Amino acid sequence: MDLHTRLTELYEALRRAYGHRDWWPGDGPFEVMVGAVLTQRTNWNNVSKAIERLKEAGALSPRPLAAMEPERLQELIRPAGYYRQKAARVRRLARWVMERADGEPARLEDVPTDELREELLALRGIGPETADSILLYALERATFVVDTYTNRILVRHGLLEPRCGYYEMKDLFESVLPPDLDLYRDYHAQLVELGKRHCRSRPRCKGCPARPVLGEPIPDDELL
DNA sequence: GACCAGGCACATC
DNA sequence: GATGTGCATGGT
Repeated sequence: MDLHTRLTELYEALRRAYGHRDWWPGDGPFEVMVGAVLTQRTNWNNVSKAIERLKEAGALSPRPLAAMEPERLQELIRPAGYYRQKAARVRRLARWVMERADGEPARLEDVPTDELREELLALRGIGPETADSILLYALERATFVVDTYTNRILVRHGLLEPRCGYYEMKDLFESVLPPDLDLYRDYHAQLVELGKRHCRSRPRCKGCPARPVLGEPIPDDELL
């Protein structure tokens, strides 16, 4: 069976199992951008607490965030963990939005996706997955997001070698699927859902891709 | 109390 | 270029 068919069938099976995922909670593009940083290696439950604190402080917009004292910002986002690093990352992101779009993400509309991606990656603390998440879920660009769950699932299905990099995975999806915003958003969300369920039931499959793990393909019945 | 969560940068070999 | 490590909170 060719790759296109396998990836399409995987998506259809996931979609049947879980339904359409209206996945990224967020009130506007900037909130989604901040969430993308805060959720790095972090459970969304903790992220939502940090976002709530930012909102209560009236700080969840580019201008106040860009100007805020580091210690103050650290305290607000503390529940999301890695709070010293993330405070600096969020502030750099806010400053970028201020400088690049006068604090209004909608003004980035005419900038080519590749250009935005490079600018995001140039910010310290924004790596490939965070940049793609911002592009896909905040800025509505059809660029595929992959993560550790994607790696585990593809490897376990025998679609990729264990030691593949981020772009190898990303290119796999983008070379096979049409660049459709809703499809990319939902497919990534489905993979995360499967990954959560699967890996929680099997604690051994930890640590990909830095510490890749081989395993049995995920049986179809686990999709249902 | 151990293990994990929707990464990333940096050091070292 | 690959591999290891620090970053930190809160849920299971």
